[in-house]
Amino acid sequence: MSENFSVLKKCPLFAGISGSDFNPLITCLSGKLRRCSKDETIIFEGDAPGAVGIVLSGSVRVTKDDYFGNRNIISEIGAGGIFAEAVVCAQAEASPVSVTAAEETEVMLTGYSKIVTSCSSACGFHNRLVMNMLQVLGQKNLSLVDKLEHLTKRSTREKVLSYLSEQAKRAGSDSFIIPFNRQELADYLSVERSALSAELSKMQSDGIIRFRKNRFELIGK
Amino acid sequence: MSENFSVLKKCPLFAGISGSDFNPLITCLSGKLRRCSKDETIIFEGDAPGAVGIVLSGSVRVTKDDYFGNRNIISEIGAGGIFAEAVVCAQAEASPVSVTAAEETEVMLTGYSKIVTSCSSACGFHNRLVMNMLQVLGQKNLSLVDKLEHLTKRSTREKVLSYLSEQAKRAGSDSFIIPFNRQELADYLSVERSALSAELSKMQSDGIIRFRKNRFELIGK
DNA sequence: TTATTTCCGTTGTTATTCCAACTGATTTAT
DNA sequence: ATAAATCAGTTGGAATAACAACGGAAATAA
Repeated sequence: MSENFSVLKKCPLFAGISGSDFNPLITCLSGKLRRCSKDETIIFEGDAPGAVGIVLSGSVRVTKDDYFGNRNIISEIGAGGIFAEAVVCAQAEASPVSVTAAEETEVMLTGYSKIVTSCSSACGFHNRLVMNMLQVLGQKNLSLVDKLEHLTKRSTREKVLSYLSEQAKRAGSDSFIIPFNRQELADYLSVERSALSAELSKMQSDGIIRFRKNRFELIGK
Repeated sequence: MSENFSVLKKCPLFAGISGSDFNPLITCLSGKLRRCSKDETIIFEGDAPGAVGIVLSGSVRVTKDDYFGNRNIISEIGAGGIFAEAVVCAQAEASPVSVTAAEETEVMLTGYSKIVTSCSSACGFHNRLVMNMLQVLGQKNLSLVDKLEHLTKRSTREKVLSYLSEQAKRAGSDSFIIPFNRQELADYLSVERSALSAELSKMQSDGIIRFRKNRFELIGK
């Protein structure tokens, strides 16, 4: 467990909580650990909201499938990220999305009240936790707006450019690695895989991007 | 001002705060009132985050325009709803969206710290406010996921059906009124207005919906 | 290594959307 | 009441995406 502490310290949910205060907090939260193999589902669409999840290692995907097996990837959450917090905070009756491990992954599941309610013990950091939770929720909101922006674009090329631009911005560099293979990127941008491949090729021959596998480069001007 | 109180009492942000506790709370928040005429912009994309907005009367639109004037409507917020809370909570540097009055509208603008920080006075309801804020943020998250679902649909018909189904669910009835005219619905679903009109007509002649102006009816089998 | 599976790019056909332009209807302003 | 402006539906042609199917490359398993 101790090797997970370094991840938790980088988790935005625990930002601003200093080293010596850390152990009692984690003890107080007392989450359950779960180890998942690739493609294992952690939360099924329709499940009653339970705990808030924290990714300790690996990564998870938030997805939604339509009635005919078309998978749509809503977001990708890496180590240190949290999931299911929105459903829990909203006090929804059922989760509108599924969460599955994108690779070998370890998660911690913690009850909402443990995070949000001041406990009777000496652990006095819940207020900070709540503030952090507000920030995380706000940021997720903005991320969803980012994704919305990609999807509102009419053509595949525009969608791809919108996505790649955002990734470049995040990476702080024109060259970056994306966390998706082609099929997954297609599922994320809601386009056909073959059309995506074709468009990527065209964009490369047009000289506006370069790529090899999952490494992409935007060619400025 | 007193006629606004009834709206504020229905505002989810103030849920669970009883009548007698209400006045001191509102006094404590001491928001600025602003009256906006139709199409007046309250927040410009790129603005530094300031206050959290509460719609007292009328309604506002959250929008984002791309570089060539294509407007996209992200959401519609009626009386009692709040806006700009995500940007503020996320502590973002700039708002990624604009907010404009959809009609003659009155809003209250309140500093984030006023809502979230316990004040020195006897006003002890901030904790409840924060919990409510978590819930509102969570629900907005789920709303964005709903909208994402519409946009991931490939055809105009599917997008329309996805949207109308959600509206019917919200209304709790197969017959309901939507808050958009045709152009606005097109901007919301990210399709062509003319294509939208054509598809609506087809869907009606196919016998799966009926509509007149902004009133729609889903015809279940 | 060999076999198997997964992944990715390509192509041609079909289906849909986008776009522009026009008309009639409704609403708003004078 | 009349004029002007906005809104909604329709149509035809141009552009684009979806779909299906294939082949080769790369990764994985045996």
